[in-house]
Amino acid sequence: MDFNDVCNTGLVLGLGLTASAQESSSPSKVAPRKIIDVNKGYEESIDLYRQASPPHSAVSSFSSGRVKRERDLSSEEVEAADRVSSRISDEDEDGPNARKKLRLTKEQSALLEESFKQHSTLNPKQKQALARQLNLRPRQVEVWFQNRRARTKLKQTEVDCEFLKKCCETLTDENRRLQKELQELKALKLAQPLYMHMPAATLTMCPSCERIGGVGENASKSPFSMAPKPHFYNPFTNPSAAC
DNA sequence: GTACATCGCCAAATTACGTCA
DNA sequence: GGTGACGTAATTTGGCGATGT
Repeated sequence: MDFNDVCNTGLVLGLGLTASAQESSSPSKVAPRKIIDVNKGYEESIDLYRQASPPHSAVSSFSSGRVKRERDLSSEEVEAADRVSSRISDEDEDGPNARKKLRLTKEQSALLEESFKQHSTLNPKQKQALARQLNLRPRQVEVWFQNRRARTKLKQTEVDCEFLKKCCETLTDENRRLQKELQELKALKLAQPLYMHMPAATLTMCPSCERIGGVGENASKSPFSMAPKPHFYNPFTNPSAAC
């Protein structure tokens, strides 16, 4: 792995979401908006919830000054109603604020995974269809996709992290090697005072054997002799000219 | 044209439940 | 049977773009 490999890793922060980010701006956002109430059909549950449970969402309505929360108030009620209806269907005897966690069946997980492979984000129609197919609430499908995207991104981040660690180790080794080589060259320079008075340009180093070449009557014998004329290494025409 | 309100969707962070060793 | 770790469903929060007025 060379420096270019390190620099051209193609790594992007949030790499794992690149595709989904593109997708998320495609079908449901670019297309003219037709707002679909995904909780339609749960009005009965809402009524049920309103009867069965004390008003619990007043706190969240005061928890933030944002107007948006007022809208969420109703969706909270809807989802709380979902919970109530789930509990009823599950014959749960817990209190109204209990949070029951659903475990998806293998078939449901498999189908969701399959769908996720095709597109990591869903438009409302796809969500509805998938929810019907899986016998889940659209909100559950939506949540599953959100969590799935998060897991994918986390996994990709871990992979990226490992890769960068390896790059770091490689560069550290390379740096160590070059430092050592520099020390050796410095020591060589001290041991051969003759070179101290030579212009650096007259010294050459063989790129393959990493020996210093040079000129002189013993040039053909000694690796430390001087080159007869400036010697430019061309890996294509002369892979080991100094040797 | 633009300022504003509203909506729906999303990511990120967090909570909490179910399972397993 | 109690417990901690782990996976993951569900919730909360805040940002953003689209849309309507």
